Amino acid sequence: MPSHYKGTQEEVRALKAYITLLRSAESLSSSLAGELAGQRLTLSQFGVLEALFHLGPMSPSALAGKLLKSGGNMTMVVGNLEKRKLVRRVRDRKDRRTLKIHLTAEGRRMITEVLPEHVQWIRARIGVLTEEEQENLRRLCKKVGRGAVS
Amino acid sequence: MPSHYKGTQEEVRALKAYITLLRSAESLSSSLAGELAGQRLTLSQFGVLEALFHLGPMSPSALAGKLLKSGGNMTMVVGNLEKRKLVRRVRDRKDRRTLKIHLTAEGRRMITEVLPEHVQWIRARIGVLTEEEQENLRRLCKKVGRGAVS
DNA sequence: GTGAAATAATTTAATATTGAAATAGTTGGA
DNA sequence: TCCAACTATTTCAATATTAAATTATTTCAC
Repeated sequence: MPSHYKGTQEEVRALKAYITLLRSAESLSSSLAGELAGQRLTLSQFGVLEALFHLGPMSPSALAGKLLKSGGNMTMVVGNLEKRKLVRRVRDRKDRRTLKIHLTAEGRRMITEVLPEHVQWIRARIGVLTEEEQENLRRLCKKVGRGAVS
Repeated sequence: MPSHYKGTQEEVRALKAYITLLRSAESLSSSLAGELAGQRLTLSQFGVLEALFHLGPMSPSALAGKLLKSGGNMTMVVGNLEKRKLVRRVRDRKDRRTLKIHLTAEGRRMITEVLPEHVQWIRARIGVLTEEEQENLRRLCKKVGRGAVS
């Protein structure tokens, strides 16, 4: 976040774009986290419930892949969801190393309750951009994000 | 991260923009975190050193304001930097409630060593966009970020 | 001046996060 | 068959993060 860096015009332009990108993402996720706090859900917990809801039961490692988090992290997040009986760990009969995480009825109720509100919330926030701007933003972010696995 | 949500076209467009924004920011910061790991610095620690370097000594609460983090968090991050003697807590004579966090000589050496590399790294990552795209990205992110304090 | 309210920092408890080490289970080749 | 290599998950240690409670100090109204 070198917001006061003295450098060439090119450097300053890149830094400004970089900082603004990170700040806007942070702003969005922290507002969303605030919304979810009402349900006593963290963003990570929400991510897990949402993935299970849309993609069906899956293993911790599959969840970690989807959400770009470590395996150890999934153990913790799933554990906290399990404490609240929103998900259930089910051991596979065939390969007893692996688990499938299932939504419980209560977990399904929770995510179906919470999801529409949050879609509306996101729509409202992103809706400050015109249709064309939204697609542009997406294109630019995609381009920047791709350098990732270098 | 409702990447499989079924909804209106408008909702889907907004969600896609939202997800891509968050993912690209995540991708950038996690690569940057990887870079900093070489120096055994976290992103937060880097942020503190950088702020002190460019803006001079300041209080934990001022740092918290700059970096958009909580006060309690600053106690922790500054504490970890102080353990490594990269910063120093200096109690104010006039108002003994407040502190100023100062870079040590070693902290200054560290940030001046690390900063140019990271500017170049950011420039390279953002450099996949043309000059015009960078300014566009910044404009769009700024617009989205502003809805924040609603 | 004194006590109440305000301010700055820290502590605490809970969750998140990672990477590395440990544990448990599977599998394929000698 | 057996064991070495592999895979899935958990545990561990360190750091981050927040919100709420606590401590120390200052300030202000009376």
